[in-house]
Amino acid sequence: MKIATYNINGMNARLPVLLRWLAETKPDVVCLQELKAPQEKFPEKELLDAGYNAIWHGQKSWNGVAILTNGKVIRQVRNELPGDENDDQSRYIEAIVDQKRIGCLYLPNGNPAPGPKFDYKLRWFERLKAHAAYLLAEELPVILAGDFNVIPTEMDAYKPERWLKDALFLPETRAAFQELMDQGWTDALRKLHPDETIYTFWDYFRNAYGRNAGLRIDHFLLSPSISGSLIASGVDSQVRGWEKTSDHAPVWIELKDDSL
DNA sequence: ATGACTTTTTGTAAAAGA
Repeated sequence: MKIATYNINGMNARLPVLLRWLAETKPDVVCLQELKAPQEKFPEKELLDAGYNAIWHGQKSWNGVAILTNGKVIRQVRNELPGDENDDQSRYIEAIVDQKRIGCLYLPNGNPAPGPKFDYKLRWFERLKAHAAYLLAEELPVILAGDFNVIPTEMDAYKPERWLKDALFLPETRAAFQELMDQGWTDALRKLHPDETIYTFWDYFRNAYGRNAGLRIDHFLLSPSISGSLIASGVDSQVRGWEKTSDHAPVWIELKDDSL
């Protein structure tokens, strides 16, 4: 079973790229972030024609998340992160697919830091940690996938010294991510590629992709009950080189099919 | 170090992204 996460940076602007990537790589489940489209502007029909069911939580202009499946039944569990009823940003959606619970998240960027946006990021992180702890106690195996807007270590930025004061790499951000990981989650990309340079985002500026000046900020977290099923993981970085593409590339994992 | 792109909008300049 192949599961992917992709910050699409504009669902409708990116639809041709998305459909080409789906046709070429045929993931079973896809978590999308940054739809940048309201609920009613989601291209449901085009995806159905491509063989994908979808649930989504849109928002005008910004944010927006979705989960797609290649014909599999999706049971939506929630479409927002618990813990703040005044938070109206569409950054979380969760579903059960194939006896697995899948949380698709778009953690706030947090820049400029310090400031209210960074405060919101840290508050959102606290809510995520609380919900992640709750999920670990649930019956089904859990996968948390998405754009975490966290550079976990110096390995994950092409020039980490330039990111020291950035909300993606500040000590508070890295500490929050580490506290989440310490609940028992497995970083699926790092687990199988401990020493590799892995990037999932390249700025549109200054030919960042051509120079491989990237960041690793999109992540897959696996609960203990499913981490043993991980057999492969990677980044479809070639998609970042396509025309009219997102500044992120799709990230994927392959799980051993335990339903045999 | 910055913001050289790119997207969105009761749009045409400003905000956001990372």
